[in-house]
Amino acid sequence: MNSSRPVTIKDIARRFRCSPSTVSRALNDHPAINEDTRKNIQEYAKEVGYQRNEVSLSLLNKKTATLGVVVPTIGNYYETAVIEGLHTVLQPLGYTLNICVTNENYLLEKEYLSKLLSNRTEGIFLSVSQETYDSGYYEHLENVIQRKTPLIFIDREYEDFETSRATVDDYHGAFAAVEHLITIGYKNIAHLKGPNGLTVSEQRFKGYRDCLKKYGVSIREELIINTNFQVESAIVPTKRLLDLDSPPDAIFGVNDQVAIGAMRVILDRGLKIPGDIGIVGFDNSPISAYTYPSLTTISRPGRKIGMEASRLFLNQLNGSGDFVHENIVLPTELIIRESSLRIS
Amino acid sequence: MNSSRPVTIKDIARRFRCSPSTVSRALNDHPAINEDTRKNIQEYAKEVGYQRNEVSLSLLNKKTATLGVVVPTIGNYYETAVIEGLHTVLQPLGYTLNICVTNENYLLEKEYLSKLLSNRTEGIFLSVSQETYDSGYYEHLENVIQRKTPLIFIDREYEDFETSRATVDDYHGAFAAVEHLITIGYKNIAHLKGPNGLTVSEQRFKGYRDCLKKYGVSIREELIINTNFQVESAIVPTKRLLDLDSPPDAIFGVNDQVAIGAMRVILDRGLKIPGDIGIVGFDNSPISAYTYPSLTTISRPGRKIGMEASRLFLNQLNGSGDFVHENIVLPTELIIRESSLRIS
DNA sequence: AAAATTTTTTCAAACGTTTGCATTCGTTAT
DNA sequence: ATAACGAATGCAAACGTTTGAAAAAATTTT
Repeated sequence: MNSSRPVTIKDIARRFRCSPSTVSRALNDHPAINEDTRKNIQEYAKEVGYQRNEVSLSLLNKKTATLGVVVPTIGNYYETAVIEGLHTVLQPLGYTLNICVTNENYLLEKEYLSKLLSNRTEGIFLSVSQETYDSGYYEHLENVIQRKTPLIFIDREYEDFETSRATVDDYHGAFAAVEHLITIGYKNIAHLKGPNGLTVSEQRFKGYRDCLKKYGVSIREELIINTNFQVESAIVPTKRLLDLDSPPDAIFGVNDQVAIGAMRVILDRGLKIPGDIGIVGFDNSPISAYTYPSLTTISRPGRKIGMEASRLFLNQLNGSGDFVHENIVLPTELIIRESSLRIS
Repeated sequence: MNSSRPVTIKDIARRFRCSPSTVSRALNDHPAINEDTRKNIQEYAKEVGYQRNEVSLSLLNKKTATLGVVVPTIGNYYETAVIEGLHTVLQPLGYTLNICVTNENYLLEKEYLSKLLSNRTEGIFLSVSQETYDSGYYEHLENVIQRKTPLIFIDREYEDFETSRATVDDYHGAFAAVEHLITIGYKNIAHLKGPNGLTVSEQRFKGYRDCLKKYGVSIREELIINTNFQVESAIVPTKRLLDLDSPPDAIFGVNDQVAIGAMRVILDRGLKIPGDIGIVGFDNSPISAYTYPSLTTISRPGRKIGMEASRLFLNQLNGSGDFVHENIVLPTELIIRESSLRIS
């Protein structure tokens, strides 16, 4: 029933009592084909809904025009912005993006990479999963390198690979966030940190730490608590912060979600934002401008990252032997809104 | 440089002075292969990083184990939840999901569908784009049907196709939202509607309208204003609502984003939520529980939709001639939170 | 009408893999 | 020594398409 085989060039050839070559050339407007023949064949092809089998072409040309995008999640604004950026550049060039979501899972990531290679994907954009990062296994990446499939790291990266990378300057973004809080006059700045080990988390943490150092503020370990980027994961940590003998007067959240979660807990305690506690997030997600109070945050150019990553890929693809890998780091921007605007 | 051809079975065969058949069988643990031969070949294959060319296999078997997921956007919580649901069921079965984002664009949708067919995708999950819906063109879908590629509609649908569908019961969800507001005691309920023409928008609007009717509340056209689902798109409409001579005392937003935008505008005017104005959203996105005030909303089971859609696909795939298309409609649930909890 | 030329079509190989059937090789039984 | 057998391997075709070179057909020139 559902096994109505798609029409092939051979079918059409049989119908016109000619060779497949003729049909192929007719369909591709080859000049050496008789005008009538061409027209007849094209009409018939359209009529029966002929559609070129790209699989066979891929085999023949060793080109699949497919790129892999392997990301831990697509739930957040940032990732979808990156994908949009990739799409903007690569879709017009005829590439299909194969989006693979690893759910931070090492085995799934490994499987996806293997599959992408088997499917002769022409390039891979990778933001490694949390588990991969934790475990430190990276044989599955060796495989990609060995096959010389262009591999572009996005945000999360291994230090020890010779590849191109496109990352946001998380360090200076975080630094600017904390510096802003200090400038306003906040003294005890807590950090709701991302999961340990991830570049993103650690860079932002470093920015936080170094900024405090620069301003001669001693670091209080109890003001640094982990979250997992999700809004829920900020609830308990924030409560713990507020319950301290000497609670913080400002919180720097590793992203907007976490910052929003923290705000909610703070407001529930009857505290004022930014009066009692100042808040800064990270991402400049669309919602951050419309929370109550609106959220001061660090803008993270996801779309641009996607476009830069595309550029890196294209460079590598067209690159000669003396091609060198690039490491793009895009700047962030401090977006000041209500959640930190205490009159100092 | 980057043209180091992947190792093929033929290469291995040359190396061992045997035929490709032998190598193929050795790699696939065929019983008729000598134990030593098998071991040697397998070891060598691993050493040189041999990876089976799935493209050639696809051609041979006419199976690609690839499914297309064509959606207007992946920016919202709901869509990613759907994708997660699809993934949950289909990934373990060996399917690769090819996620295509149309950005509500007809031409892009058409191109993607054509490409998916050309690539011999074995099934397509489709949520049609706004433009497609508006224009009413659907030849690109005829093509899919003609080729008997299983096509499952998600949420947005054409009425006139013989296909399976998985949708959320938007109508009754909206109805319940408005009924809740009425029960609480709100009298003038506005609706920030989605874009005209989309099933999702229209169903929710109908639910809103019919609920008002049922309770004998006359519909005031000026209380119904369009948005585009984005948070920003709620700002101006909400201001317009508040500026009315007889402003509403409750707003039903077509989704959480819009509701959140509305809340922001209302709070900026110094009005109280839910005291002066009650708000209900739609989606139960993670953030909705943590806004201030937290948002009463309608939960929309995205993950479940994805899983149901997968089931529909599998049914159709394994179905016999007497297979009939299913039309799954999943129920919603009213999640009552602060934004509507006025003491009546 | 034959030769030269141009136009149009066909042939065959290639891409990488699998698989039914045939073949080869060594071993055992007669 | 030869037949019979089993184990291991090779052959060839197939999937659908493109493409250089060869062939055939149609047209023009002599």
